[in-house]
Amino acid sequence: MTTKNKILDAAEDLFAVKGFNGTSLREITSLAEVNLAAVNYHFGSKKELIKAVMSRYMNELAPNLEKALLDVGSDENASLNDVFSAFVQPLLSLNNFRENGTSNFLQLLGRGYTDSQGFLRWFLTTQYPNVIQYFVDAVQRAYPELSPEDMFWRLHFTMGTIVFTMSSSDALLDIAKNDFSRDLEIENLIEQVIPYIAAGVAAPLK
Amino acid sequence: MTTKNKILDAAEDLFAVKGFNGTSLREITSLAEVNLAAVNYHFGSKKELIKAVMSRYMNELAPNLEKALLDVGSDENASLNDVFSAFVQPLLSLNNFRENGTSNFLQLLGRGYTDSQGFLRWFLTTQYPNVIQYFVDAVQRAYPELSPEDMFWRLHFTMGTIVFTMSSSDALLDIAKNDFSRDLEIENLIEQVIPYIAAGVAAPLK
DNA sequence: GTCTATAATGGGATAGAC
DNA sequence: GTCTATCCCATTATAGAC
Repeated sequence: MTTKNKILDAAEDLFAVKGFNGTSLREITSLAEVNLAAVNYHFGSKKELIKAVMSRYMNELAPNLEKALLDVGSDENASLNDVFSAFVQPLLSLNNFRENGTSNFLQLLGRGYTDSQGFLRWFLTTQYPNVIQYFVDAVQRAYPELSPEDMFWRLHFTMGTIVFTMSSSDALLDIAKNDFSRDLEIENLIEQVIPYIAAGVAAPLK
Repeated sequence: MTTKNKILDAAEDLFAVKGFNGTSLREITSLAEVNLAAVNYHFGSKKELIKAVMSRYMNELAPNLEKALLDVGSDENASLNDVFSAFVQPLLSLNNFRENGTSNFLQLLGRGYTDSQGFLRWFLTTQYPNVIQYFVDAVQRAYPELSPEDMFWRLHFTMGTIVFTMSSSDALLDIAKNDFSRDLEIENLIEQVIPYIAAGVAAPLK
């Protein structure tokens, strides 16, 4: 367990809960039990640390996701439900990569869209363009009537649904337990949301 | 134009763009062209200022929204699309209340869910419970097969779609302009999103 | 590579003159 | 009600000893 990895782990957990702006280097180094100066020594700046935390996940996720999306994209009979379901296994496998990996990653993604004026959005779309392209292609094949413009909007709505749901997933799972006596996992949440977004994307055109 | 209102206006514009955490009192008073100490004199603290900014909108919006939701909720033949459409006029009328009112308010709502560890969510749900109740009732009537548990999930997904879309609406409208030569307003965005969320809430049950 | 100490900046809040 | 000046605290980042 190197200092660099201790920092990455601690930063990830704190960023997921409190956001990037809301987490200080002091909190990170304190949780990681390393010296305050270590962040700047190993990463150069807080911004670079944020990128490093996200890259660690994206480098793990991107190959699996690209493969799954290429597969479903080349299947003539794939439905929209199938396309969205292609995300499930790659995302869940992040739990093997790190404890709460799936939940953490999705929460970080949500933070990236609202914190820090979109620099993370820029980073992800420029660094991992294939994931997006393959996804768009697969949706296009499953629902050819959707114009590029309508697809743009609906995919953004979908991104919002996912990201927001996941960034408040802890609270949601708590409520489900209290109000409905349901002991759910992040996995069940993903199963709940897929019919919703598939129906949304497939909504009738005006 | 009182000092208090100058502060509220400036705070609102900055909060919408940069979030609550991302906006300093110095930026607010500088934009408002008032003295730094004025915020604490008039509002007591930054947190109270945030509440005041939100209350100004909620006090304007809540009566209109409650009325629209009660109306659509008492209509035997109202569809889910009708229920969601009930939000449109009350939301758009915020543009008469203040320039960019609709967009600003929705962005602030989005910020409230991700910034500042949910204190704003608590504030809104406890201060304006009727809006939520009437809305749930109207959805229940339009789609009675939906169990309370499924409704809970789907309404939360819907909240996520709206809030996320609106909190990145500036970026989205920019992209629409660049990629599709479309000069859209927040109004068009709302029209785009309603079919999506209505279809999502109405998705087939397992 | 790790530490202490500290620089440099910016934050929210307040005291007290006017 | 408004202003200046300032307090006190937290932040990121770095210099320099070990």
